[in-house]
Amino acid sequence: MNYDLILFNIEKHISLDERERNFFCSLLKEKQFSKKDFVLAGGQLCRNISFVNTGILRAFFNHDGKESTIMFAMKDWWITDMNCFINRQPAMLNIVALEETEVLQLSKENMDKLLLNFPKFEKFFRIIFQNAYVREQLRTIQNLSLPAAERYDNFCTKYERISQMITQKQIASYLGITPEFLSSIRAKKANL
Amino acid sequence: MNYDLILFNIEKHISLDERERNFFCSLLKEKQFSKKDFVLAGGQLCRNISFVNTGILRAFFNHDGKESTIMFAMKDWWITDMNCFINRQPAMLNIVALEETEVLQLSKENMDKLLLNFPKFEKFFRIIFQNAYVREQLRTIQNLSLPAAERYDNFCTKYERISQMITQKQIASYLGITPEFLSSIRAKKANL
DNA sequence: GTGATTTCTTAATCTACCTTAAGTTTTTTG
DNA sequence: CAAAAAACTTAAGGTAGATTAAGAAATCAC
Repeated sequence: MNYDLILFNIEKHISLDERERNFFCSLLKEKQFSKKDFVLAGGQLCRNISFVNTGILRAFFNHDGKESTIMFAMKDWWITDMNCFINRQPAMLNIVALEETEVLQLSKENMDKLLLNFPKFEKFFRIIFQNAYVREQLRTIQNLSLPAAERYDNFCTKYERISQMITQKQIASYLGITPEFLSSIRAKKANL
Repeated sequence: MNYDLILFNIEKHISLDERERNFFCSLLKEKQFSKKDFVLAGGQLCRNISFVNTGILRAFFNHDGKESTIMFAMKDWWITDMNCFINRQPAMLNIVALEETEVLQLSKENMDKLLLNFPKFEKFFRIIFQNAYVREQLRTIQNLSLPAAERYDNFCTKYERISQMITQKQIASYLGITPEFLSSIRAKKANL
């Protein structure tokens, strides 16, 4: 298994010695998901936070058949149903693989163990959550203040690496609009 | 100055000894704001994170005259323009007092000093940001999946303590609707 | 490879919510 | 306390985006 990416991800924020690296890696479980596999199904307990090594995951909320995409996670991103992971609640979110995807999973128990043994990881997660909060707040601002066409532009910038690889239906469900309306937004843009 | 509330807020998550308490409190600066005072004005540097001791603050984003309310902070809440506080950027958000408000401010420099001297505060902020992220994500889910009338109900529950004390215009700008439309939502509810 | 399924597009109709405006009530300010 | 400003309400007309439907294109599954 290749731990290079995840260690690099962490050492952007805190420095580790060999002992810490080894302990951390020993807590990870490698998992492979095929396209359409569920990493997490709504209703079940969410025991893990996942780091994407390769591939793409999508987290979405299902409300009577309609889906709202909460986030996409690509290489080098962390993803989980945070509320349920932390508070040991049944998951609100579903997480599925959009293509062959390899993740490294850290269970809640192992995360607790990690933070207990090496409190310096508190700083790492503090920064991760801090960034996640800032990103999410920025999204709220944009949802409140921008029309769909501009939110779509921002989406394409933010998710540039993958915006070609996911369906418009999925993009629409992230933007909070219907696929039909996204289609018409794109048609207008093309006719300029 | 009364540090009881802020210490209690922290000791919900980590335990402190007398030395830690004293050091932490020595880093705080007390500030008093009258109604309509700006705690932070968009464009200026955001040097502090504020803990509300008494009163109510409102954070909003201004886009060509229109306002989107990002959050209200009441007693026992932390508030800042997180992105700009952390990354030393000019503020996107404005923060104003909605009534006579007393806050305790921790500057970025003092926060860094605190985390350096007492790394256990990393855990505290990790939990604070973790919760903030979860709250913000929940709001995104609701913005995407619920009509305005239900978002209003949720708002009244979440901000029960203050929903009577703030104007409908401010509530509407939090929900992402116009005050006129909120007025009609309320009129319909009253006629049931 | 081919039939089945899903996605995308286009277009007509519909609705949640916006805009404008004018009147009323409440709050603020001197 | 009075005048001014801000907030709230109601209603008419307008628009962004939803819904429905149906055909075309792409993808999936055997």
